[in-house]
Amino acid sequence: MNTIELKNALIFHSMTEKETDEALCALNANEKKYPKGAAVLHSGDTTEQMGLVLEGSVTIENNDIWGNKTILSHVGTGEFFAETYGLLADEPLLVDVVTNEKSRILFLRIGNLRNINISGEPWAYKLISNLLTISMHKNLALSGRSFHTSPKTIRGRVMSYLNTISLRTGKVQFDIPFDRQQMADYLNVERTALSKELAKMESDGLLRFRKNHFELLAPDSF
Amino acid sequence: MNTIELKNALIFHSMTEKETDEALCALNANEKKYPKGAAVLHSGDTTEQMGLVLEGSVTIENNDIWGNKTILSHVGTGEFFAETYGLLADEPLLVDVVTNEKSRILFLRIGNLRNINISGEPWAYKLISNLLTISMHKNLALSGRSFHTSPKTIRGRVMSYLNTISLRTGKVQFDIPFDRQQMADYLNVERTALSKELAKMESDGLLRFRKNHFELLAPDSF
DNA sequence: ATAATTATGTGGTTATTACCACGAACCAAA
DNA sequence: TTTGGTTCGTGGTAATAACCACATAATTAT
Repeated sequence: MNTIELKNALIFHSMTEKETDEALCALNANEKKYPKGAAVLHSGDTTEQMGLVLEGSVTIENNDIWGNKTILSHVGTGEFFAETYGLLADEPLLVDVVTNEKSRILFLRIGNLRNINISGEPWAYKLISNLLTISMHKNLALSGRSFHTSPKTIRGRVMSYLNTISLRTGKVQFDIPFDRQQMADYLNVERTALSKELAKMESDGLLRFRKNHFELLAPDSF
Repeated sequence: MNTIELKNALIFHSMTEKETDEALCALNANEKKYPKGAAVLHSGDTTEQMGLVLEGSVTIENNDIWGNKTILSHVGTGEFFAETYGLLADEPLLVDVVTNEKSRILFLRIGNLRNINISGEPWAYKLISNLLTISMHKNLALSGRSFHTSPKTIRGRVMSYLNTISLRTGKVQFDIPFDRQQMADYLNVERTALSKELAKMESDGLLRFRKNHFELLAPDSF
């Protein structure tokens, strides 16, 4: 088994090679090869395994009853997917996982982390701890976006988003990691509408900006 | 220390009283009392502690630079908050936590779960495992909502949401756990607009419904 | 059963945004 | 500096949803 690429995977962070091997063994690691366009996981199914892309890439997509397809994300080499469904093994998948190209996937039964008999192992604690960190970061990212997209107006979303960045950096002047299109996508609005609203906000004295650099202007408070 | 109420807390699920006590000790459990309206945590700060409401309740809110206040959630007796910030101790809080009434909060240094020296303890594994389950459930809920609110039209949101329920239940006919107002809030749309759109969808032959009971009508496909 | 209350639906209006077309600014490569 | 490509901003229009007022239905209390 090829464990060389695995060293870099986030789930195995700070684990020795020996620990990683023990983990792979205890989680019944098994590798599968798929041709391009193959279905790796079907929506509606349940699984105790998560997938780690050793080679190639997969797409996470949603296909609804009326025939609409939505691409949710793209998982590249070294990244993983379905860790949530694997651990909460009774939750049915709401997505399909399909290969974009010829791919090799390593499946890990992370459901096994529930077994008490492995709970004393150092690798088990490290692994579950890594998973927790990953999950919580994801959580933070998701709640953030949810918060920024809940205002119904573009202005509200922009204010919510920029205020958060300001809090994180501790400054009123900062660069954001998005260009206009990405910022619009993140806030779930249309790009040109966002440009217009930003211009308005500037003329209303709420902020100043140039490209991805922003300065928030607090209201005169005295 | 009053550990009786703690038995029911999700974080201590399936832990013996002895284990719970060990955990409380290792996590430097400390109780604080607050009057009504007191600030428990400030946005911008970092913390290694999570909070467990032993008595009373707190509000999680956001206050932005322009003076807008948004209530994010309400945490009642027996529930907890800031577990994400406590564990990812370098992430600054994006929210304020304020008591709604006279309250007693138990603080737990879950950042301590990072220390290797406790990693062999059975209680530590159980606790971190509980946290992981909680975090992943939250994750699933958040990604679901994010997905359902990403379409720009009400119809798109409704279809996304109902299709998911159909997947979860494995049926095309089901009850949803929301009334109209709650459904509208969840999909981040206005209630009456939702009612109108549902009526249109019914007349377009996409579905049938009465109150919170829905039946999805798949397009004739042959 | 009746009244009171709450939940849901409909019409009409207004505000907001998506969408399209286009031009200007910016950037990189030749 | 010219060219080609990308990003960004603006005007105009159509689509959509928010908002308000009110009617009807369903539920609960008396």
